[in-house]
Amino acid sequence: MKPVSILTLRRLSQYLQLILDAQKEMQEYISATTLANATGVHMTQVRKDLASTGVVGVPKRGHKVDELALAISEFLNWNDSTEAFLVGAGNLGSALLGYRDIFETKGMKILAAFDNDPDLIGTKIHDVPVFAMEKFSNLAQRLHVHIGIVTVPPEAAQPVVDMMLDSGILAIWNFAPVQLATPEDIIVEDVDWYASLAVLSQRLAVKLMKKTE
Amino acid sequence: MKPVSILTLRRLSQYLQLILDAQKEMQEYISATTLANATGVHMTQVRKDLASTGVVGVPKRGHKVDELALAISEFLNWNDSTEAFLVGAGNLGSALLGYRDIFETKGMKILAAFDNDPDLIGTKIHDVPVFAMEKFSNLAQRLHVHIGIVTVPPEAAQPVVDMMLDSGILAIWNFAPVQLATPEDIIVEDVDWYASLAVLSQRLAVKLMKKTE
DNA sequence: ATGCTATCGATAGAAAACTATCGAAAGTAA
DNA sequence: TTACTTTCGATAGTTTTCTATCGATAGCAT
Repeated sequence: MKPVSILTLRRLSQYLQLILDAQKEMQEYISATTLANATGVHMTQVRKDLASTGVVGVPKRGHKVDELALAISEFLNWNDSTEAFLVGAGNLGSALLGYRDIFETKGMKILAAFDNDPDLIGTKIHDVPVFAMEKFSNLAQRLHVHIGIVTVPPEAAQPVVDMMLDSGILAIWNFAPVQLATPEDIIVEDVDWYASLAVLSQRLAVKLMKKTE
Repeated sequence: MKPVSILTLRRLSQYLQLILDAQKEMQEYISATTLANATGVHMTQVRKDLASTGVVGVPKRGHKVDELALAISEFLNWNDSTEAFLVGAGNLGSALLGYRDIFETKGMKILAAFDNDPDLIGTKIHDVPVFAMEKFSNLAQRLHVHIGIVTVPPEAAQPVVDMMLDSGILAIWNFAPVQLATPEDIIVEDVDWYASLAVLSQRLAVKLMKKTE
């Protein structure tokens, strides 16, 4: 199994979303062409992406919806459950905890949240208990938690991450807008709103410029 | 000025973050090498990215921090203010509104939020007034708002976007996990958490697999 | 001065990502 | 049956993105 590019992984997630929709509508087959039209990705690209999961389709029909959904889920490891802890139970952290059920269908189970606000500690947010930061290390090691979700303010992020790594965390899902310093073998996935905004603003600026020309 | 890739735009935003940090620490110069080491991007790549903004550096020193910050900001159009409306004032919407000050430094001014929850209408969230959905169209047209931020549940997203486009919105910042159908000339920037999670899970799975081998 | 180092910017080369084309298979229609 | 269409999967080719190399320049140390 050869390693697959980040872009392919992102697209697979996109396809899966559409495939699950098709599944809800009781469709039996779905073709690469359909996925291509819906996403704007070239159809040969869709075929290559799907091929990397090992699925095979049938000519003239496409892929069996159920099989395809399963194959992509398996490939993304969304059928095994991986435990996660979230640090930073503010606005953004709470918003994320609101998605806990969906995350669970995607293989990530958020077991607990951590914060240092005394008003939050001991409460539950969207059914997830909030603990004091000091409890993180002990609990993470005992429960073999592998994923740390970072939703703290930027200045707090690096210390939190250092603490996470000391506690055996292997992968970081980082929502704080900072460049984290981590060892090479640690997986860091950034959700960078500013980068996203950068693309939006620049594209919009170019578009408006063309208009006035 | 030739068009620049999405990846370059995202990286520029990343560099800018580091450059602003350097600015706070009163550094006068910053080199492509420094940015490369901090971000993990190859240094020649950093040079190319910076070159697309038109900046020139000086050998042995690098780039003037102030000039570079300005050049990137200009390039991303973060010095002109663009007005935005946000639809969906739930958890995620509120979290986003909490960032309004920072977004404003990045050229996006969130003027108002919209929702159809009667309990929210008329209130302010992080100083941003919340209006009824029906008011969107009229206000957007009167105030020449160009950006629509979508933080509604997935099933509500498409109708909201259709309404936005009817109201003259040109660019959509979409936080809902659905594939939006829009005309070609509309700019859509998706913040796709599931895609991000897909990358994280798959990478982690591969890593753990290698370990047990 | 002279040599050394860090950096820049340009060019060329390598790698990755994407697109086009083609034969084969499965269904559909005449 | 035979022709036609849709789709698949594979291969080849193109484009884009990334990386390596090189000469030139500014500062620093001797």
